[in-house]
Amino acid sequence: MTDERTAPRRRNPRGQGETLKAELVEAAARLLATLDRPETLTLRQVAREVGVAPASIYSHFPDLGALIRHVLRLRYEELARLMDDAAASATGPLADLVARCATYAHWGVAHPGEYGTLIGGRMPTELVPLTAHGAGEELLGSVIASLASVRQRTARSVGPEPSWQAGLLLWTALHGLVALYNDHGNLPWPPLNDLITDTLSLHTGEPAAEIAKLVEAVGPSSGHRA
Amino acid sequence: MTDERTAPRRRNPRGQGETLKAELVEAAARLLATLDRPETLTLRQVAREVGVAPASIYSHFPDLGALIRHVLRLRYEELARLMDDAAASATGPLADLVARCATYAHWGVAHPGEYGTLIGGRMPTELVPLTAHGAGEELLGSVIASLASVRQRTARSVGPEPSWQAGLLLWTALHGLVALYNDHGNLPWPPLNDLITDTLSLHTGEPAAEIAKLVEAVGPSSGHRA
DNA sequence: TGTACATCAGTGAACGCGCGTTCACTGATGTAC
DNA sequence: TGTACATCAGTGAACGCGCGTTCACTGATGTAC
Repeated sequence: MTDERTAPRRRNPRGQGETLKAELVEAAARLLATLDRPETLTLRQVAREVGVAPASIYSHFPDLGALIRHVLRLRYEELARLMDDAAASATGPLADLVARCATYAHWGVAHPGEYGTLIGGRMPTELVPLTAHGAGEELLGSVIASLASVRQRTARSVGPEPSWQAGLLLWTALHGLVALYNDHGNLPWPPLNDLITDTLSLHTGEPAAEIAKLVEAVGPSSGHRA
Repeated sequence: MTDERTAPRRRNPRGQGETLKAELVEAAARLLATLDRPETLTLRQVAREVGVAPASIYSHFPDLGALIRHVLRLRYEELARLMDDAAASATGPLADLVARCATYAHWGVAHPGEYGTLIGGRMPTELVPLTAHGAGEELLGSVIASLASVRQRTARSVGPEPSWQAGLLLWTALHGLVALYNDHGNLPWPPLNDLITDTLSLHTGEPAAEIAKLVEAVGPSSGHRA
């Protein structure tokens, strides 16, 4: 993939020092999304991918950790925006919750490397401290609020836990789903949407049939894996 | 910890070549349990921990992967046995299920490094293929059976999913709980037993109060983290 | 009882590799006079 | 229009490190005669 036999790269003209910076971000993002083990990404790999000397990176980032944090921040914001966008067209509290959760799970399964890095705590802490990006807590906030809204509306008592705990449990359920789905591909997984539907039905007390329709509306194409 | 200033180690006497092998397993197990990132364990670290030349390991294992697989197999069997033992003294299907699940979650939280390695897919696949140990599937089998037994007994319809899917969902919920609990220690976590209780209540349809008693009987001491 | 020999358990030095980081440098492009 | 100079964007070689793996070896212990 990186076996470019091209002539040694031409330097950017004077005013355009930012060009390489953008290329570095792009290359690091591509590698983080592509590598089997994104946590092993090295500075020299990024330099090779761009076709530049390893030392060149230091002109734009203090070290590899800064570059990775930059990329992860972008991915995190992308996920948050996708969830908000999906929820924006929801017609009620339940649709809002389903939109957020289904988007979360689909993104996690579509981006296993980034998901494990962002949420799964796979990056070495010295490179990417937990507080570098939201690491899920802000997403969790929106899910908690949305779930509380559903439970309040229906007055259906699924359980007596406070909103915080109920939201946390829903998040952990979704995370476990995505994490095992990504890491244990050898299991005979049912369609992802079925699992999302059942999980949301359990945690809201709403009938699965109703939720299934909303889930399909969010990500209709997701069936069996491979 | 490994700063032993002792004299260079004495070789084992003739018949006892297995002594070093045991020490290697012990040291690797200790390091896997102790390291912040067990997946970065190296052959030379193990050799240093034992106080032996790196090359000595090759007399007992073909490579580091074989040693690690050996240790992980032991940990996996230990967990399976703990779950079976806990279930052995259960007085009914629900107690059986609670015993298995609570033991699983407590073990995962007590052994974050090994849990992430065994179940969380943290080890490089070329060192530890998913099929090397059960990787959770056998544990999953016992949970599926136990859950099916509970749901059949009470004839309470929690949902229409088949046993396989219901068991899988319970497992993913427990895994998400353990994984996030371990990786996101900065969150204000409720007591672990409360989360286990609520999860089991959701997935069985049994009242939380009844389950809470059973959970406390399995692991009474587990309160807030730290 | 003595001695030559085999085996066992592990050593120590060396190899080539990829890594992060440093440092003096280069060479094209713009700017001042 | 010409030329000296500054700056920008990145280079290339080198460093020391820890790693997995190899290979000939060592030195104590047992065994055969």
